[in-house]
Amino acid sequence: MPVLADPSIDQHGARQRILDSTAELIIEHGVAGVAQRQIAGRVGIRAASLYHHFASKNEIVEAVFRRGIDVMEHAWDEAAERTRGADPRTRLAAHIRAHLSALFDHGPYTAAHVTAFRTAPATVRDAVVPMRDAYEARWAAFLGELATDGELADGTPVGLSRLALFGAMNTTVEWFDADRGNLDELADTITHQFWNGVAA
Amino acid sequence: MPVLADPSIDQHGARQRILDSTAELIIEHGVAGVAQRQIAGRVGIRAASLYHHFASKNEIVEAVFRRGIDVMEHAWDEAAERTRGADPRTRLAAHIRAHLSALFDHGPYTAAHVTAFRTAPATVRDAVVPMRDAYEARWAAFLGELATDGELADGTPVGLSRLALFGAMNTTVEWFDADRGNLDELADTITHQFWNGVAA
DNA sequence: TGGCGTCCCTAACGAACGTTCGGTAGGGTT
DNA sequence: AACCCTACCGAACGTTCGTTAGGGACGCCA
Repeated sequence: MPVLADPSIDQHGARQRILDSTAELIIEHGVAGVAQRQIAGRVGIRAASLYHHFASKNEIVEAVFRRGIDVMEHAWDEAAERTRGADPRTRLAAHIRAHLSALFDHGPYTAAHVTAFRTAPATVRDAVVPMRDAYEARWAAFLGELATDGELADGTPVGLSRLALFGAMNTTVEWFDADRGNLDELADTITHQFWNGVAA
Repeated sequence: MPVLADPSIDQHGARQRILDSTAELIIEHGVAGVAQRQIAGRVGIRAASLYHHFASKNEIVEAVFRRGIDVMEHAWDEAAERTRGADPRTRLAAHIRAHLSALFDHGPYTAAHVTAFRTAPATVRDAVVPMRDAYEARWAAFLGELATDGELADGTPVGLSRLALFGAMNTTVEWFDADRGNLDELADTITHQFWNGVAA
């Protein structure tokens, strides 16, 4: 059972760098707009060498999308644990902030997922959909719980409200600049708008 | 000055059908994922024949995006005229409904725009950005007016709120089925959520 | 020392891409 | 009758695409 320092790091390093570059390029150009020679160029290898790490382009793309969900779920779990037993509004705020963290703080994977998943090849989508549904189910369960606890206004269409919230959060990747803006402020604004609305 | 029945209709008909097919395909696969042979196939002509109507693929794509904005602006104008002098909440509801109408009732152009514009070639984006900004400016002016009239809660970040609303509206194209769902209900839900929030 | 696995290379494949070319069928004008 | 314009075609161009084949350098283990 050999313990190697550099090789094993590089091994994962190459895979990682391939996925990183692919995710960044997907955000910019969409899945179909990314060529493997582009990916390889960013990583610093030749296109053919990608096949040492992945069996096909679709496999790379699928790995990016899966990672995007992984990141979201980890962010969710961390927020859930941190706010266990807290009041509903605090828990909601934590989960919104966690989702935005997944989009901006933990690599380009989640952002690539939410912007490009819909236009990916059907085979890729079908393979990832179950994972994706599992994450959405967490939100659905959480908001459903709030509803049955009487925390939401009567007659609130929980499913539609969740999707509207998702829309508000996910499209931030199109305009929010994490380097210049304040992510906490953004999360507070979205949370407040979802919870209280904008009316005087 | 000859007045021809079929030829002139067909002339515009071909252009129209090219744009229609392109917009539909862009929604599904993104700009880079659409081949001209695919477009031509839907229209019922050969790829080379597209060049009789447009000078390049990018020109077709640009025309689709411009049309998407046209549709939004017409919907805006119609809503503005219809609710002139009405109370703020009624006007807001009308404009939200109008934007959703642009997405679902008036062809695939606006939906293609909001889903694929970001990943389009830079040359196409740059040519369309001014038009796009003009539409957003209408919303910004409207919401700014509401704010100065004291209709919005103090301290409401109007710019961020507008973008969050855009996100909620535009991502409906990813999950809302206009054939099965009720667009009026959807508009009411989004309006209510934006205005009042979901809290009890 | 010799063999093996990892990691990447050059070279090339067929397919698909956007685009160009020359041509043709048919209606309209002169 | 001669001509032109519109709308489209088949064939081909050069380029880029995803992918495959085969090989070389390097470190590890027997």
